[in-house]
Amino acid sequence: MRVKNTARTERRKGDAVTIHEVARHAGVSPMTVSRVMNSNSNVRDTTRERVMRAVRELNYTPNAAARSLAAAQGTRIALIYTNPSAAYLSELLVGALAGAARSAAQLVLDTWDHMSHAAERVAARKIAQSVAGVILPPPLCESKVVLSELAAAGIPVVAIASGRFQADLSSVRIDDFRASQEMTEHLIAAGHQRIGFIRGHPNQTASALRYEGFQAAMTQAGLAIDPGLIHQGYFTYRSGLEATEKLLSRKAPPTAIFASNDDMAAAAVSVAHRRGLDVPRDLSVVGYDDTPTATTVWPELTTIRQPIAAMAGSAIELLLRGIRLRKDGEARVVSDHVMAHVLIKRDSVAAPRKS
Amino acid sequence: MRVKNTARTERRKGDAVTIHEVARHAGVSPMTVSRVMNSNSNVRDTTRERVMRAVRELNYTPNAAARSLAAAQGTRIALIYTNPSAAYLSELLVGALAGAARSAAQLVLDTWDHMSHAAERVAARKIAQSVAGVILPPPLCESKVVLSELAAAGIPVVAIASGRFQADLSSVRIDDFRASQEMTEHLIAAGHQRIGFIRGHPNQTASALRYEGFQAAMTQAGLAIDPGLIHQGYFTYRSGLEATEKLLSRKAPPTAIFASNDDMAAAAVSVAHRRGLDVPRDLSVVGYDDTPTATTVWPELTTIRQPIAAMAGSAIELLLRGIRLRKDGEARVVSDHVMAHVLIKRDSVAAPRKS
DNA sequence: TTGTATTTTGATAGCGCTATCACTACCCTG
DNA sequence: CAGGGTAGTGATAGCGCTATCAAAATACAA
Repeated sequence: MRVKNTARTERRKGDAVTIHEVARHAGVSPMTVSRVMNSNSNVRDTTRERVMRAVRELNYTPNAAARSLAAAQGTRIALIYTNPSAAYLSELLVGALAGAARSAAQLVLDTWDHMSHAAERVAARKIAQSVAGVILPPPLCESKVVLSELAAAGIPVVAIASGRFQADLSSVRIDDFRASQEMTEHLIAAGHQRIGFIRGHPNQTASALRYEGFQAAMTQAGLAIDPGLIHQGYFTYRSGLEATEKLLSRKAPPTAIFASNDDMAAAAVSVAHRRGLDVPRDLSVVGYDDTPTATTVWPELTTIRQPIAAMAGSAIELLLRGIRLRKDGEARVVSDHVMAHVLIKRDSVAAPRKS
Repeated sequence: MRVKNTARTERRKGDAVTIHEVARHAGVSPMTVSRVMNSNSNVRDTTRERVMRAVRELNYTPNAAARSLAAAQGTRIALIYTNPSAAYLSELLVGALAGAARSAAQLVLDTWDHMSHAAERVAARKIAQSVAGVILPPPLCESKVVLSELAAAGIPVVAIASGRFQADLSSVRIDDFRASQEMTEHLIAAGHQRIGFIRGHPNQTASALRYEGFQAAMTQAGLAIDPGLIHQGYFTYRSGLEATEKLLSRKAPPTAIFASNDDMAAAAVSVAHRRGLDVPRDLSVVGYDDTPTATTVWPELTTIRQPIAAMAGSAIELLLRGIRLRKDGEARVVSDHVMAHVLIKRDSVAAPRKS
């Protein structure tokens, strides 16, 4: 209509509805529409209604690029990981990506495998320059070096599945203690008394909590914990293999094994089979995390569902909020999101054979 | 310095270097810098050099948001998958994400599990409206419905790991036939003659090619193929379990098993162990894909490395090129990238016991 | 009622980049 | 050496949105 419009038509593929069209439709200024879209304060209810209706009628979706450009909002977020199990990683990525898309943030990935502390420090400093926030899954979220370097750079950090809440670090996690306790109770309710436990990697808080939950449930049920039935694992299939081997070589082997993650539980199943044991009739096995591994092996594993994808999404939202606040010069806010876990019962648990 | 600058400082957090600073540094106009960054035509070599130097010195990274806003370039790319193995998915995601970041494209994920053809059609139509291009891993890239719907919408599509090249579909893949042939030759060279083969999902071209490669190598070595040693699998752990069970129950069991992917190979190892067989001394097992599964199980699997992450990255570049061309009104170009595979030798193969 | 405080709205000016077109060098042919 | 190309470069004008501040509308006090 105007010269502007002509130019625009010449240039654009011209399909998506813009904020201006919505504004015209609602009889307000674009700025008001913007305010409504950002759930900002100070818009009269009647106006908001009118805008919302227009938005719905035109099926308007804000242009993420324009938004982040105008807001000059540092939208790059780093997700840094070190050799997690593939199953864990893929769920993490899916969730993070979905969250990032929702908030028009750009996600950048980085792997810091086999790094010395010094190398981690350098990497942290470097990443801090190029992104506005960082998401840290374990075990990185327990690294003092990384954390302090990132804090020094002043960029917000959110830990994911970190186990315990630390006063100076925002986190999104589940209640590992409680979950582990519930799982142990489930085993005890099935009739097990001699339960073997394969611990997680010692450098992760979550490992300790899972063990503590196990202990608590055992104690509460009046069952003694035989130190010989507790083995150290490292969250790897291999370590699960070794621990199970030792566990089953005892003269009084456990009737159930609680592994601190699914990979180790899968290993336990494998060892049991190799020894001619039937799972679950001769040995019950339970895992933790509900990664795809849990449903890949046979029988499918009873495990704790940790909503990793949802956690990643929340972590991104939390981070973005932190970034925004920081831009406004507000003090750093530390928050702790505890999400719900679920005990998933599958076919790897049965009552122990009475011997 | 100028009024502009003052305003800018007031508004922005003001850290990232912009194209203007690079331009000033190099003594050219921003437009020229832009051209260099987009490896566009028509920039004198000396000028390009100068700009590149400035870019390097200032450590300039283009702002993705501004870029896609200005270019009005549909930068949203969809990656659609259906229940792949987690290991496969995570590598796919990592590669795609890296590629997307490199090209300032936004990646959107979608899962189309357990969908009827009708549902796929609807989903395809819907996705076609919201993205500028689509990346299709198997088995989706073999779905006529999806492909035709996407073609009708006129958006570029790139198939990944599709097996065979189809004349009307760009693809990034490895030479499955050749790879499978090499693996078979490796087994034969180790002394195996009775080789069991577990086929992949029948709805995927790659499955057929892998089988054909196996056949070719056997025939070439003058070995007969016993139909009883060929079993259908579906790329799942479960199907690998069943196929191996049958294979090892024969009166003359194979001395080696070639599974069409790592998950099924892992299952084969598991069954062998359950039957008290040693891998590789009693039975050699090889897989395909080199997913993390291959190094998770014990012994680690000899397998074919398919560079999934790199393939995903290439797919994105290919797609972006297609999108750009389409915007310029050029005809659709179909291309076929065949990437290199590698035969990875680990510990799951040995010479057969002489019986 | 009038004046002031407060809320609500709009006009303006960019965010950092690229499409477009105009312009300057050159290089050809004849 | 004129006329018509063809690189190579720059000036201009937005892409769709939001920060900022001024203006208008409303609320509240005296």
